[in-house]
Amino acid sequence: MDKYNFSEIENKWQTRWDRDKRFETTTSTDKPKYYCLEMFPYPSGRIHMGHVRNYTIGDVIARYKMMHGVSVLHPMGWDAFGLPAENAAISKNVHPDEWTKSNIIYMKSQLKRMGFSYDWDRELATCNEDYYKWNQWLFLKFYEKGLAYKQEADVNWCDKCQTVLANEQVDGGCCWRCGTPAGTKKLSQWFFRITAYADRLLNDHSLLGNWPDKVLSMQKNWIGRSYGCEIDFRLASDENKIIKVFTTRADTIFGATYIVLAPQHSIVDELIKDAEKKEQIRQFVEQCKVRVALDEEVEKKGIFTGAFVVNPVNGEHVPVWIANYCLAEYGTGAIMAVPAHDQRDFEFSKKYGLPMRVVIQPELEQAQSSNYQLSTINYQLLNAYEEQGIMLNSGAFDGMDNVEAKEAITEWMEKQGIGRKKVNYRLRDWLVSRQRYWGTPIPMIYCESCGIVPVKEDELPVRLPKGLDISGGKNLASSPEFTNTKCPACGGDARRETDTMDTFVDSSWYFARYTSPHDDSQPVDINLADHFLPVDQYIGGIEHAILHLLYSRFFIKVMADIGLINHQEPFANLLTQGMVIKDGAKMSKSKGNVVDPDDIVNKYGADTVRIFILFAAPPEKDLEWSEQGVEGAWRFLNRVWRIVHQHAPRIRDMRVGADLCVCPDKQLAEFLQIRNSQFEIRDSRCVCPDKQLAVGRVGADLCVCPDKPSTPAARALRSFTHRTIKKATDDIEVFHFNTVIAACMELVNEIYQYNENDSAVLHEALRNLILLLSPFAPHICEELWQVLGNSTSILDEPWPTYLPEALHEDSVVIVIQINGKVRDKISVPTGSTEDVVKAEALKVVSDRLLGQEVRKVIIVPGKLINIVAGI
RNA sequence: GCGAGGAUGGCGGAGUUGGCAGACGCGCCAGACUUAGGAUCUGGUGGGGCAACCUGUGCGGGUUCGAGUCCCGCUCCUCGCACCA
Repeated sequence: MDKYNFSEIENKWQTRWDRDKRFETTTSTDKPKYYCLEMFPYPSGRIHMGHVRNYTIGDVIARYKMMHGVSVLHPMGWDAFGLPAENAAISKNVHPDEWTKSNIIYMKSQLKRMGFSYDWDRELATCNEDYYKWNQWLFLKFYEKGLAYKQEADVNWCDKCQTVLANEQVDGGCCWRCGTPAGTKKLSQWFFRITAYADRLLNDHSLLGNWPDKVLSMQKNWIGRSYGCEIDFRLASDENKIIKVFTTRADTIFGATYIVLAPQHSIVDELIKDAEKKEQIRQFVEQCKVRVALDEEVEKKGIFTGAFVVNPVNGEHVPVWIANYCLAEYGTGAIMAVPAHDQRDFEFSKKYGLPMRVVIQPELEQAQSSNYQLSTINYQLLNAYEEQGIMLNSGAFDGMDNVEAKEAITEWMEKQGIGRKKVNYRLRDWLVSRQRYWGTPIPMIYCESCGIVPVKEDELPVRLPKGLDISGGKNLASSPEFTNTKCPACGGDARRETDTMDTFVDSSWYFARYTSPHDDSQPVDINLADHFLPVDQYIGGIEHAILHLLYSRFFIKVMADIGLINHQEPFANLLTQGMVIKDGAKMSKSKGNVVDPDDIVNKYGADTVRIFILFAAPPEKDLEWSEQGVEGAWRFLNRVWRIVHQHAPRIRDMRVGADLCVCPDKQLAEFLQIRNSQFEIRDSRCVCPDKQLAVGRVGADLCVCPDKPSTPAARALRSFTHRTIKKATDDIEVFHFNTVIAACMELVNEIYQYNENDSAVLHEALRNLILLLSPFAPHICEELWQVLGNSTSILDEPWPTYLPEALHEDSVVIVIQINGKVRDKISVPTGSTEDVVKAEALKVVSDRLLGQEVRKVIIVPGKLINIVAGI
């Protein structure tokens, strides 16, 4: 027997798959389709274990589906724009384009070495102009629809990356890419109006039943829809001046004892222009604008403006404060403070000695258990009372339940014209401008006389100039050749927008482009997109729970609205795989715990790596890297290799399928010495009515069928084989790959234990083992498939099915419990009646029951009997 | 604080509608084969006890003939959001 030479085998089959275009997508519409997609990588230089894990999971799913005869779309490409290319360009003195392309070449070779089943004809790279041209085209459509707009705003700024960041890209106050604390800058920038889709993004969660709850809840949280009320507070000094506040607690308005403005609120300047402590206030406002990127809770600070507003429900004059705990970017940037019923206001009031008024009190029975203490004359609050209760100090609403009062007060205010229902979102518009070179140029032109003018569609793409010097963070703005242009409207001198697009724009629709990657007349061919979308299974890291996955959902909805696509959601099912951990921490260069996939593939081969990664943990959990675990996977494949070779000589000539069991010139009489009466002789062929069952040996004197195992041991192995098929199929369907591999390991162990020679049963066991294992370790399985005497590719074989009748076992072990504790076991013939089981069980444990009364007997058929006994 | 998920041997992890806890693998122990074994094959391996047996799935209660699984109350861990009014 040859040694398991993984490198020879893997090379051989990768070449053959390539040569035979095994993974080319068929677009025939008569077959069901399956779109399996893994998040495409940034071409950083080399793939890492996280990629290997991500893509191995996807490959198993794709290959599994291929074995069901489904038309599988399984593409791969490159998220190729981005800052690292610029940094490399500066430090290594290569152009970002060159650097990126050479990285792609190497990483592609790494992916090929892993044996992944990609349709490389559909490969795309977002930095190619035949891709980013359509980014620009889509940008123009967004602009036409009013979904792309330019606005001056306080935007997040990363000093290190020298560019702005979207809200989603600020992680704990820091830049998502480099971790530098983000500041803010007032800049005029391009935004996508994702807020216009907030409701749809939220409501369509109902279409995402197979997304992890965690991701849905993160998105829900991020969108942050809340139903409330906008209320007008007029200045006491000038009733034409209104400060609007947003509240979800309209029921507490009679308890509003002051209002708070965010330091950035636009009315501040006007409000304090005559204030005594104007300078002091100005200083305070400036202080607040300094962002603190810290985890700690920020101390609440505020200052009185000297102004008063009128509480519209009771006419009270209440003071206007400016405080750091009121956010400018949420709601109206102003709140009404109800210290008795809001913990934040409570803390602030206590600090500054502001009055409180209780307007909701717990019902009596609740009062004792709450932290609300009420005496007859004075009340004392230890904390704000935020629970439900009964209204008081609220005029006509006294005595009402506060939940009803919320509704009633809102309606009343609407009638009075002093307030109205309002829905607010935490979600902000998506800032898409980037002050970087290596990205898609935004196709806009600024003209002195015409203003902002979009580039004409037929002028696309606006090409990135290649030979630009980008040292020192220089970008397109430093290139007069790029910047200077003519106005498409008036033909006069004009200049181009020099910002490029956020790279998340690129990745927001690439999955749609894969369905028609070479179409040069449109971003997507609607027929092909309709056929293949949505992605049936998307696989990637949870770090994109909000960013990429929210943006993509937004994009597909816009594309649907434009009429490019007929789908509302891009990804029907989502699997978020866990991280690859080593020594308790995520693999990273800075921690020095990185394992290079190349090293492991060189040492053990791709199949071993795949098996280890899939076996060590279920896909969604973190995976602890273990060299010993890799050894275990290696040993397992060697075990498979040996057992197949050991039995191959005897079963190699066997074939499944009746017409292969041909009777040559041999006498029929001899052929009829068949163990199995199911075989018939037809046209000198030995035919089994059930093709699945027939296993024949060409020209041999014996034609056998595993359906009639010769001995109990053979029968047991056959049953085990079919139970393994069942278990493996059930588990792979729900992506429990680790237990599928465990089941295959058990089958291997079982075959090793089997020491008789029923060739048909062995053939069936080995054949199915190889089929079941093939999506996981495809190269060795192809090879062993040949060793078993097949000349076809295993990819042409259907996924095996089990025969229910083959699951049958002659006897079954029944556990005997007494009072719920296992005391003995008996083996009874399968299908024994409860009476028989009960009698047998009572006999076996009779000693233990001496002097006890049997009170009850519970029987779980085929499993267990529990005897409840006592004195 | 809010939201989501989790806690099972020395380790990674299995455990269907409640029904033998610890599948499978790693590690460890022993045996066989061998000049040799860090190869391979076989057996053993939660803890305690010579044993019968006792005990055991983060903690405390409960439901049940029976709970890792269901219910109530906690603790701790991970992740996300975090003054969102």
